[in-house]
Amino acid sequence: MASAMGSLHLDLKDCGNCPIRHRAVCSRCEPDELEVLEEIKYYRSYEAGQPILWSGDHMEFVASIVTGISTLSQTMEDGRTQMVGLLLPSDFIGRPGRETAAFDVVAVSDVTLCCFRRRPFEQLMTNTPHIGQRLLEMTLDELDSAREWMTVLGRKTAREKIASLLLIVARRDASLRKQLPGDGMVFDLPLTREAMSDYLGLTLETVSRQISALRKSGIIQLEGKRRVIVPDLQDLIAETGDDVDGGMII
Amino acid sequence: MASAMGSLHLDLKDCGNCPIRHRAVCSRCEPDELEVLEEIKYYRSYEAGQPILWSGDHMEFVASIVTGISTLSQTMEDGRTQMVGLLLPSDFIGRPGRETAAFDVVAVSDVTLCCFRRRPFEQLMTNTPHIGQRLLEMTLDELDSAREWMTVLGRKTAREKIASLLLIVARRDASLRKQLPGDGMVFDLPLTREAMSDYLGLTLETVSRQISALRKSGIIQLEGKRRVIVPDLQDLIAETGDDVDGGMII
DNA sequence: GAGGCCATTTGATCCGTATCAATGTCGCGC
DNA sequence: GCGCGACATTGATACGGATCAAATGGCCTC
Repeated sequence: MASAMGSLHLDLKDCGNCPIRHRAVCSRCEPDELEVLEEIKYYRSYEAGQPILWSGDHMEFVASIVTGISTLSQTMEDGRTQMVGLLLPSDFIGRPGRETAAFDVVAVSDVTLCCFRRRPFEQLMTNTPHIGQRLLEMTLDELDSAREWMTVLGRKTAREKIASLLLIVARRDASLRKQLPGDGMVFDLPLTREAMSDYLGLTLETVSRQISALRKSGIIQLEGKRRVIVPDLQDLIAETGDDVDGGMII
Repeated sequence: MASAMGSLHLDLKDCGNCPIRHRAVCSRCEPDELEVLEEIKYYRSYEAGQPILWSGDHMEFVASIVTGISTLSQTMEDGRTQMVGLLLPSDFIGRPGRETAAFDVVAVSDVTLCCFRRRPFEQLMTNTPHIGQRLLEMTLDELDSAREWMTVLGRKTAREKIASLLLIVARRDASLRKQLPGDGMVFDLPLTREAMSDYLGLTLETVSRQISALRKSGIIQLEGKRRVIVPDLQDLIAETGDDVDGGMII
């Protein structure tokens, strides 16, 4: 069904050349290519809760998230919604070669995007092949992640789903997490219970119950509603149902 | 985690130059590029039920399916399995730049692959940018499909899931379907009930029951266990829960 | 501090799908 | 033709998560 929008994880590094870190797009760029990127970029800001794109929207840009968190989701006619991606800083929004968005993008926290006008960006891509290569690598990684998430949605229990989500947040959002002595960790949940339920294909009540259950089992502790303390990460990993050997830790 | 293998839908056309139809990879190739492709390709055959790749396997090739059907799936420690992709003729297996397979690939029917040795193929990609561009387009399409499937897995009822799968098979496997007068269609299911359940995140019993239910409702008819007759495709579409307006028909 | 709003938790019950088990059907080799 | 095995259907029951409903807690405004 058509069209048009992906989130690509950009392995950004501060390149020292520019206020935003779009170095990954151009990590192998010559200085003059960097200048071209510089020329076609601009910024956009969105407040928490604000929609960034609706499915079907015309997109005149591709973008990289500088700060904040957004969700990528799909809503059925009757209102059932499924989150299909969680966009963190350095993730990529948009798709070269397509004009319309295929999913809804919503800012969960305040978000700043570094946008590149689509046409010039596509032009740049054809002129500098390694940008396309980098995008291909990132897209293939995203595809693997999406497929792994299918297993979560299709085969895991509610408890395993929650553990999997907590682990993803713990691993991906380096800025919000803090290592504890031993194999523990503290981090803040960027999502409401409802957003978590949209991600996991559950109801918000079930999410709440399972978080309580994990707390009662001593797997996690809560400080307020959003801060999660994991005394021993291995215990949480054990709850995901995943193969422990194959799993990369943090 | 991580790594390594994607299925990319190749829009193959018989190019008249070669017994297998790898034209899509090279639809914009110059004749001499075609010759290079010709040099690095070879064939492999697999019998129905045979594994093509196991997750973690070293892959020395990328390939395009010439004939037959394969599945892409993931199995948890305890045996729960989730199919994450259905590979039909013209689909692409493998991933340039990665050495190991991330998912299991199994031949459902007898399968013939047209393989390209990975290194030379990657070399070719860097020399002829439009091959990479084509792969990027295909991968982005696959990513969209994967995300749409997440909604099926996370939010649809068993009946809606079955209808969605039937529709996908009806739409994708042109070789096996036959248009009926009016808005009807006949096609053969390439999958066992168990494979369908793996795809849909259900049990095989539930699959069987829901197919029976659709039959009793008159949405579909069965001829034997595998041949499906859909008197009116619109009726089936109505069962998917999808937005009818947005749906492309066939 | 009172009141209101929103996110979250908790409780009671219902329903859809899983599970366990038996039966049916088709194709194939002997 | 018979029996076997693979695949599929159907039935009875259990259980996990959804649904409907109410209570709690934090935070903000007035």
